[in-house]
Amino acid sequence: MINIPKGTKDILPQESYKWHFIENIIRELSSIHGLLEIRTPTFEHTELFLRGVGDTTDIVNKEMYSFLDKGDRSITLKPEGTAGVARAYIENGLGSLPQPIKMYYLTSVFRYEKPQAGRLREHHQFGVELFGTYHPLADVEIISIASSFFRKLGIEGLTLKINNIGCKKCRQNYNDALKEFFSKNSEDLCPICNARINKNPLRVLDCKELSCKKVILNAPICTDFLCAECKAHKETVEQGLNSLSIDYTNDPYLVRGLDYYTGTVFEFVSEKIGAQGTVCGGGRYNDLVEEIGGKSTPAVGFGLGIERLLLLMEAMGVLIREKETTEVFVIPQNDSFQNECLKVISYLRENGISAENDLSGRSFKSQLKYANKMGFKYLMVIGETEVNSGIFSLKNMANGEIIELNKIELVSFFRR
RNA sequence: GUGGGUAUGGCGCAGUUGGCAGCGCGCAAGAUUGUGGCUCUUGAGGCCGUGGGUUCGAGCCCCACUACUCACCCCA
Repeated sequence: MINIPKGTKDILPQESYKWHFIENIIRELSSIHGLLEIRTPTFEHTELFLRGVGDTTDIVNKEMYSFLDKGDRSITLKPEGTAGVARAYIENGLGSLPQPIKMYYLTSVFRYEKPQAGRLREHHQFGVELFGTYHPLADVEIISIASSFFRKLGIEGLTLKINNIGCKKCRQNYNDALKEFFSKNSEDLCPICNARINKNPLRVLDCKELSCKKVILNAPICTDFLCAECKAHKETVEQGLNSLSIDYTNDPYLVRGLDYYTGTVFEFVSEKIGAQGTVCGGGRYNDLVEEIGGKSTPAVGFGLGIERLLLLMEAMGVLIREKETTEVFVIPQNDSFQNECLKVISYLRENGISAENDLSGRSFKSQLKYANKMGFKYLMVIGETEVNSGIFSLKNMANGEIIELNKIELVSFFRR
């Protein structure tokens, strides 16, 4: 027996309808918001993620599926969606189209992690990216897309946490202040945080170690270091959210683990799905495009984990549309009507009606039982009466009612 | 990478002081040959995660390994 690789999941025929449900809502939502789909490759040059996501991040440091291909190129399975989209934006000159460009993607992403509830090695992300404007309205648009997606799915009670970690200029000042503060308190910080003080002091704010948390309580707050421009940006975003009645809480300690974020960052969090509570995360990344070799282009976006979304919907008892079932099951009265039965099925299918028959030589009675278990909506028996009269009796499996129809009426019956 | 838990038919589980491997669901067939669901009968399906040890005898006790799972870290 060869098992499924660690941290991956089969999506089985009996549950794929849940995915279709979500995918349909994603496409509907995207079209309402004027988002076009972008599909980028499953793998990219490793360099893209080193420079894009950042070589001090955990994702790049220890979680990438990287390998040398037969041409000795270092290739990496994408660990997130944004870098590939940014690369495609530059490479295809999307910057010369009318700006901003809004797009969405739905893709597998891969991270070599230790699996646990809500965390897999291959998971699926729905993401939205918006390129080409610094305007805070773009941030509002992105957050409101995520928010209305949850509303459309009937998910309530998520906490939206937002923060502004500042642009290059004000982040430098804040970083300096943090370094100074943490250095003074270094004996109370865990070893990992001590290592982070100089490389990426922002990350210390995210530590869950009790002793660190105590120190963090008194740490300088990034809001106090924002330049006038960032402050104004933050206010406009908040006003936009207010006018859309999107609830949020300011979390000055919200720091995201990908280096490309600048300015606005946000997360939608739930307490209902275990320790991995972040369902959706995103923010601005005004320096990413330039970082990977394009000309300076502002951008904002989010990523949303489909598996966590499903966990959440399950935990909240959110209803998902029933799976599609076949309309008609056709049974020959006996073996001599086998071919007549095939003709009827073919006729139904030609007319767009889903129809099935027994393919394993079951007895008449067993076929009935089978039809019941499979949940087919209607049942039809083909025998002497039908062949001679051209009238078919259709049995409604839910209530036992029998309706008699000719061939033409049969088709219009299902088109009602 | 660091901890805790678990491992017995397709799924969910029981298995007594160590003594013939079971139950429920599901699956398959049948109960006077043109109508399912309820009920009844029958059947298929397991090297008890792997390797060692103790014992006359191990699903059970001991050791190691592996896988799964939850949590830390980090993220969606």
